[in-house]
Amino acid sequence: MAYRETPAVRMRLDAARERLVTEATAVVAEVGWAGASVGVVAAAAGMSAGSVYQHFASKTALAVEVFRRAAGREVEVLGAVLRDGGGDAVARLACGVEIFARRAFERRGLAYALLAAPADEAVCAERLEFRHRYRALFAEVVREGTAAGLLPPQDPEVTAAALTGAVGEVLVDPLAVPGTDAAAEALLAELTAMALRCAGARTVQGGTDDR
Amino acid sequence: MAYRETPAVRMRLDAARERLVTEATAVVAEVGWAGASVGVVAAAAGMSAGSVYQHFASKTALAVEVFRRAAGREVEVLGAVLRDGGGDAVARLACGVEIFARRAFERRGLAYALLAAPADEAVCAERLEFRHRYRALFAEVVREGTAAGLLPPQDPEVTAAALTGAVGEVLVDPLAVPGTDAAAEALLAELTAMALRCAGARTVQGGTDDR
DNA sequence: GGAAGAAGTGAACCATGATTCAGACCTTGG
DNA sequence: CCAAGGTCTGAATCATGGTTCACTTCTTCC
Repeated sequence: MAYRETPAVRMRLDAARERLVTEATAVVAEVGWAGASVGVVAAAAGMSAGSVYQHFASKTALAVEVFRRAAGREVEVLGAVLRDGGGDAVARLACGVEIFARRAFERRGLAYALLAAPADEAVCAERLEFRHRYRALFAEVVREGTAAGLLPPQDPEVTAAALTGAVGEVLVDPLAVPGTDAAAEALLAELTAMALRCAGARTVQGGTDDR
Repeated sequence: MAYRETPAVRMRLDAARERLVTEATAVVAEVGWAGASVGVVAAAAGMSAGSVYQHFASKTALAVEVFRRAAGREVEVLGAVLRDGGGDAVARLACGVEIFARRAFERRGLAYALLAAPADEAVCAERLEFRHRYRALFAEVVREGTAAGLLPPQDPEVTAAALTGAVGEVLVDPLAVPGTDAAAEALLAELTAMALRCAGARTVQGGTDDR
């Protein structure tokens, strides 16, 4: 007996694992899941392919971790806005959708990877799982909105699923093809308006809007 | 010179190719894209793996054909209803969504494969392409609806994308987990109602619905 | 019936990329 | 400094599954 893991070592290991996840996320955002081979990811993190297995049991496990971290942040943010965003349920819904979309635009590559890029079985399963979480969050505001009489009677789960799918689908194309900032802003406005209609909110957004 | 392709032979070849596509479709509906290896598909069609290459240049080409055929049928049907379904734009939209969903329920496995099952790059690309077609169809009715004053001003492309995503997302879960017929009917009602709201149609479907 | 020329077979071949592992190199406590 | 026990490396190994191909089995036409 002469060696025992010391805090310094633990820290280095943890840092390496962390760097691995971070870099893997960047690689995925850049080239998608298909292009993120163990070799490429390891190189990006400055380690050998073999070392990846020091931190994760398999490539799949790493991919799942990458997905969970990134998607988890979004669920977190969306949940915060939807639950404690201020204003009534309808206002929070609009705000949530807008912020979600804005964040996606700020990290196009990653957003695309999370939402739509071809991925293997395990990542697809995670996607499904996280879509359920988004759905649960949306369902909650919709439920609240109907309870408050702001929204018409409806099955909150269906509307929530629809919102999840709608927002994703509307974003996929613009995320893939850059486009101008102005176009992005216009899209955001249309997107939130659509989301409110989808939940049945009384038309407020028309306002001074002309055309 | 002693052999020339005869009509009978051509027919047999065409039939074999056809059977291959049909059986491959069935296999995909059953076990998904991942499970549909060349060997399995060939066996299902009653031929050897090698013979598959008599009809398709690659497994990918076969997969793409399978997808196009199946998805093409749906585009066809949806387009027919949306364009020439009878009634005003709103009525046709409702009808289109309902029929689309109904058809999906009638072929759960296939619908799931087309909409959401993990697939390789090429099939994902087809999926994208076909989603654009659905979108174009929806955009057309929405455009017509707004022109007729039945729907509020909106970007038809955004609404169309949203409808495409929303319908798909709402269906994915129920398609994966069986459920009762009654539940399916209820879902259909909610789904079409949601679609109309999404496009901003004045609430008609509620009947006794107030506000 | 037989030559010419497909079509059909399925085992061998290959490409890809994840995973392993024997050895090199560090860290630690004594 | 040493022994013990990690960590790290990267080339070799494996697994998977698409693709090829030498060979067999039809078909056609003279």
